[in-house]
Amino acid sequence: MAERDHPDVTDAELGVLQALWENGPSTIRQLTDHLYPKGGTSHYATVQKLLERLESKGCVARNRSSMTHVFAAGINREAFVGGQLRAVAERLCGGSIAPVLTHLLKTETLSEDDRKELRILLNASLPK
Amino acid sequence: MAERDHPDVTDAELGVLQALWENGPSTIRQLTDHLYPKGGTSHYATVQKLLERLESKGCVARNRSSMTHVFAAGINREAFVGGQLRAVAERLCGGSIAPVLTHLLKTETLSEDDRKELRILLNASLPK
DNA sequence: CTCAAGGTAAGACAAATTGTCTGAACTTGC
DNA sequence: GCAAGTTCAGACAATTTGTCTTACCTTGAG
Repeated sequence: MAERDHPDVTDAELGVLQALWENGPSTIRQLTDHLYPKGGTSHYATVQKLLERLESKGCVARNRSSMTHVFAAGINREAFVGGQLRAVAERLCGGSIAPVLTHLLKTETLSEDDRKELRILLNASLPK
Repeated sequence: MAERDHPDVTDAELGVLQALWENGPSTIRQLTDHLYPKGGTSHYATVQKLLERLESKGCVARNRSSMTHVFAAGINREAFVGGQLRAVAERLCGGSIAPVLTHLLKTETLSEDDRKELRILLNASLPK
């Protein structure tokens, strides 16, 4: 039930993940064509390596049932972003994020709609 | 007026920054004693190097007026954490921070006092 | 003045990471 | 049986990161 570890994903790996989130399960070829439109066989190998690393981090699932493997994101976008944010919070402020939220509310410019939603959220979870 | 860039800070560097946030401006010796209680001259040099790198990233200010330099955090904790969160949002979403705030409010457990303060902030900056 | 203690400056170093690429071996349909 | 497409295994340079060494400067005590 717990969130995954905080898998650190590099920029190139992130590109692959984004493509998977965007297009759904894909083969290496499809990903290569999407990420490196004019790419040759070396880019193919690059994508392959990135997928291999993503798989070992648990961020990608590989379906080996057919000869050409099909890769799918192993973590959904929301959860991933959430995990990254939590990792930052954990690392920088022993997890107590309230002061940071305060800071963000003070400095960020938010639309009225944003404010409304946040207000609702704040009130919604009023205990008892 | 703008926020600093998103200076990336490594773990060891972060340790130094935390010490500066915690104890205020310090000399290398003070930092070394705090971070490596049994440290010898090599740890001293390590801290020295970390400070040098932090300085070049703009995260630390060095006061050279006396022979033994005094270092101070060049960015306050909340601003730094905010910047890091913004960087994550920038990298993973399109940079719009509202969804990030939403997510944090949903998943983080906040005390009632925290909620009250945030509510006040949200209402305070109502335009017109 | 001399010298030792403690400071700064400069940079070497290994280990790990990251993005890229090469080559060999395997699986197909034709 | 062979050519195209695929997987597997790993090399590689560049960069980052934490650590440490060395040389040089400044200062106060004697």
